[in-house]
Amino acid sequence: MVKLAEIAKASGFSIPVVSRVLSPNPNIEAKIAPKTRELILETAKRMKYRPNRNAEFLKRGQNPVIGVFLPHFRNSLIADLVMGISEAAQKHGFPVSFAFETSFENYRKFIEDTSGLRNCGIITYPYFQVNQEAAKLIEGYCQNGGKMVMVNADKSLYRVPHVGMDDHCGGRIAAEHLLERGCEEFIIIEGIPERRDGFAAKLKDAGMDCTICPETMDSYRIVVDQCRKSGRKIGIFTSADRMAATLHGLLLQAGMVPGERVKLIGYDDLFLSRHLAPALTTIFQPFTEAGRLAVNKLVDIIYDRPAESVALKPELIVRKTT
Amino acid sequence: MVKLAEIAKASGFSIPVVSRVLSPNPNIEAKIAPKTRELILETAKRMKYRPNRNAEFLKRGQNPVIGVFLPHFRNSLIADLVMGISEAAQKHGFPVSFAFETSFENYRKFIEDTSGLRNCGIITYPYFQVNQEAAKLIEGYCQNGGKMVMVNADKSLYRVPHVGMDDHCGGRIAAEHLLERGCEEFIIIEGIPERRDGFAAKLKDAGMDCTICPETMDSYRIVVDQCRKSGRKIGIFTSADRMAATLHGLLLQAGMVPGERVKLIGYDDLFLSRHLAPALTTIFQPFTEAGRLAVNKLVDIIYDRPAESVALKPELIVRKTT
DNA sequence: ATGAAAGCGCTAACAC
DNA sequence: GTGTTAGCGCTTTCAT
Repeated sequence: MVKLAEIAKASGFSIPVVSRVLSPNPNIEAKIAPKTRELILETAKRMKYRPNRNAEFLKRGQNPVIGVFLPHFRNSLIADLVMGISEAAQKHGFPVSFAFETSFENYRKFIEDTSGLRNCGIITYPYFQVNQEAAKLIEGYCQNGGKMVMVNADKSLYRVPHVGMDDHCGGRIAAEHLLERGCEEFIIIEGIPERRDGFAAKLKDAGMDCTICPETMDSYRIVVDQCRKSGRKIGIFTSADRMAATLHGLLLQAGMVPGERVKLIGYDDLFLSRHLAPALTTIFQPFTEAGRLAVNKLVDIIYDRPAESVALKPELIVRKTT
Repeated sequence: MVKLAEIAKASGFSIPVVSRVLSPNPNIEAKIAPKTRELILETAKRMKYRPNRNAEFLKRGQNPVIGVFLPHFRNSLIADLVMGISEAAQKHGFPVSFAFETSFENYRKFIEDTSGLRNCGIITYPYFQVNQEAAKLIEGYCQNGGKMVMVNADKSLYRVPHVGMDDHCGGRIAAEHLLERGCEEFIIIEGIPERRDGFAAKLKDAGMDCTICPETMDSYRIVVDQCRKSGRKIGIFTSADRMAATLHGLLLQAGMVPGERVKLIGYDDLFLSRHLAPALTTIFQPFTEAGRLAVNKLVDIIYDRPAESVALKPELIVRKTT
């Protein structure tokens, strides 16, 4: 590991000058001669300098660790997020500390721990309903100098850079695809309001109506019955692969193969979805990319650079059930 | 964050003495008065001291980071592992750096990077076939003072503490369950030799035979045909839920509901398996626990304490397909 | 058995 | 614009 002292020696300047050039902290960039800066930057690159976050943050009285709070699900979405976050964090030279929890109580604990540990920043994906109390906790953390970016959460109650998914778009994509497949009747098993609304809106644009069912065991039976009775092409959209998988089996048991007259489309592209027979058409959410972006934004914030919110577009994966 | 200086003050001793007591490094434990040690230990506990790994390892010229190499799969197994590792690492005060890769080439790169970064230890789950060359790489890393524990890998070629799964036992559990259910004919779609062997061995003990099929699309058709033709109770064991899910759908399409005459049991308990209809009976592997154990062992090794290998027992999850 | 002092790599305050 | 100096929390000689 090459260190500042070696670059200082190689470039002929003192350690602090090198530090000022190479330190990502922008508020002290002003007072360096352009040529000096250029030379140092170049030698650093040539010698493959990587900052020692350890020493950097020891000095700052902080931990060079990105804390991450994710819902405790053992599915592909979480795996994707973990991969994206890990990849980007590694690239920036930050290690990570993951907590997997789902309740607000544990969220509060996470925030407290992270404050005590003086982690340099956090990425959180609160799965619970973010209410006034939660919003206050978040605001408090940030007002005390805490750095934070949110993933996939309701963002109306607080002001924190956010990386989310465009659920409304996902719903529209699903409707569009089912329309293309020539469906004449539509059903949605709901779960996430925005997806439902996107789905319904797109159908409405096409002059179509749709049956909305809540996520209950009853709904599955009702949907299967409706499919059996109707002779028309039916398009079913479930707002999670979990539900699609269940319906997939139920339809087969009722003698209907998804993809023939009855079309079925899920959401999430879970690991097993492609292995169903027939394989499930679904909407993929780019959570790996979301994880990368979240880290990039957090690092920006840590070094006092501005960061903006984004919403990522989901993507249709066409397989056999449509 | 309470630091050594505060404990020193509170206990009336100097910082180095406190350090010697509290530092987990065992080779300097000798020269402290028992009463002193006790007093310091107690005050540390009372004041909730947590070591600053940052400062500790800055001094040691290392990074207080556990590197983790995991196969790049977005399934529940990986999620479980990540959760277990994260939980235990957090408990020990170590942050983590995950890499998700599958090839030996990337494994080599990971080992090189981790050496350059001076991470204090690594946990690796090599998914590729570990050959002589890979074994040499591993031995080399360890001989240079690298600390490492292996997860779920072939462990014949090198000497590194290992946390694995008892696949043979998993196969036996599956056979046992199918026998209990009264199956008279048995099929296995193989994938992992130990699981196959455990399955076959248990059946043999019971005086039963079994058809062994490789994992190909052809196998699925052959199995379905055999099920259709036979009038007897059939037990099918696939060595991964992935295959079970496919067969599940194929059986349904052929008019056979898994769980009735034809019994089906998978392996891994993936997230979606419980959501199939009928829900899949499967073998759960305790990867969260494996992750925790791997970290505990690694921390032992980092502080020069001995660590032993273990193999964890998988567990039957009975649902509807048997 | 205990303490004083130095130093890990870096940043920040202050001089020049 | 650049260099000197001190110090983050801890471990490790080296004295005593």
